[in-house]
Amino acid sequence: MPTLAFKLNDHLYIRDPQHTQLGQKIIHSSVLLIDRLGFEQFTFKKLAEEIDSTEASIYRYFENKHRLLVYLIAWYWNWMEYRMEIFTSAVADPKEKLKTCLRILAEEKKYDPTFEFVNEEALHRIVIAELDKTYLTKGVDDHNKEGLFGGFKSVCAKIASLIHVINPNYPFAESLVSTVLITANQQLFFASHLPSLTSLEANENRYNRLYSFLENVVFCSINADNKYA
Amino acid sequence: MPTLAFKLNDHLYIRDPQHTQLGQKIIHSSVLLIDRLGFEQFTFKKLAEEIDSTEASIYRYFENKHRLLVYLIAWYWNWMEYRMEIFTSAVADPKEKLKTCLRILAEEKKYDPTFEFVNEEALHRIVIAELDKTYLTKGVDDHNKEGLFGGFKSVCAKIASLIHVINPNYPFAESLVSTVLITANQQLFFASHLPSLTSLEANENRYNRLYSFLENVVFCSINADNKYA
DNA sequence: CAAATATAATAGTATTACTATCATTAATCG
DNA sequence: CGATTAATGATAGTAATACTATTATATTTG
Repeated sequence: MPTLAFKLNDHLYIRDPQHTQLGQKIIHSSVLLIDRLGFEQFTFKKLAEEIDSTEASIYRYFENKHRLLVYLIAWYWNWMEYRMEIFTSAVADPKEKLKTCLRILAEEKKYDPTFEFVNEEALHRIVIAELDKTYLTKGVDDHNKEGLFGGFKSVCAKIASLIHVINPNYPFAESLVSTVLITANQQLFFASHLPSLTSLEANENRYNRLYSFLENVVFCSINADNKYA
Repeated sequence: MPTLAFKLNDHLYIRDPQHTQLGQKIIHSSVLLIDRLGFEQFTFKKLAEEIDSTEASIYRYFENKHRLLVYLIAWYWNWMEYRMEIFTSAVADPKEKLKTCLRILAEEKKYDPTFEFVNEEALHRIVIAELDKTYLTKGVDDHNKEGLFGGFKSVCAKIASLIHVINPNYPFAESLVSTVLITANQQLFFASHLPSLTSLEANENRYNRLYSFLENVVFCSINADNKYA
């Protein structure tokens, strides 16, 4: 099976890293390095050393390290959407589709051999720890206009549209979905680092518990049979 | 009426800024400056210029700019808790108490003259834009041990305990509360910058809509009468 | 008033986030 | 196949940042 590549927004990179060897090394190693050091401590210099290249060469692929982060996280949401599509395509009932999406969102992330040079496990930890940093900047509005957040917005819109089908009268579909997409990762972070902020435990069962929590929140909220809907 | 001061965790600062003139200037102006520049562009040098002091002097109050941010945000959550206590103390019904807390969380923040040197409006924008940066660091575990996140955790625990009273069988109280505390600010950010991610609009009514959304999510979820609770 | 303490003034350092230049290697194409 | 073009490497340099250190000068306190 050939390695698939996502078509990501042009503005995320200067040269498409998926199509060259150096580009793939940049993606592959930056995921591991950001995971290891955290985004703050991560620098292009350290990355260059890691892949036996130079800062200048990396700058030919990405304008700066923030764009690289945005790129990786956009990749992640594309991957999520791709998985959601695969696993919901055979499902007819929108409620079941929605559950499948939540299941994919909440499940433990494992290496997906479809995408050779990306370690999805490490990438998921990056999303957990750094997602908010992609849009919490003074440049959001410009970045948004460039379409840098397309991946996340697309997942959000797809799931929200399922909710609109299930209950056309529920007035907070977009808010509910963005809340759930973000809290899914946040709760896992809390389970590892700030346990008093979560009802999940830091054990193997946390992915199932997380799913239950998300299902509960979503289906209770959109359920037309209660006075709040 | 005398100016009140919160007793914040010792580790947040080197010298308590609430008790000296320079300290108060640091708090006052850092709120305005971080709001204006964003935390990334904010530096102690710029702050020093603003208040006609020096970098070195500011470093005698705060170990670094990250601690200053954590301090300001801890102050915010202390203030939230203080307001929640004031407005719930006369209320007996835990459901009503919970609603009051959500109302305070969601309401538009205005300058509170009880605290002379803090502009709560600007501080709220800082919380909206920078809250996550306080704990999304490689140092979380150490910072947590030092108690730097006490303010937020305390608000979370208080509200969660209300939920435990209302429905002792609801198994996700802490997760639900941390989700709601964080999403309240996030949804306001989305309304201003990423409108497709929210069901709120960027108009004056957004605080009421936000409240409705939060009330809906919380009360639907903890409602014992549905199959998910 | 003396002693202690807080602040200001100034200087200095390692690191970061780039930009620029030019040589070298690899890919492509007539 | 050789020539052109493009990609990469090597090296250098810069302004800004996030501090630390030192000394002088105010200010407060006992």
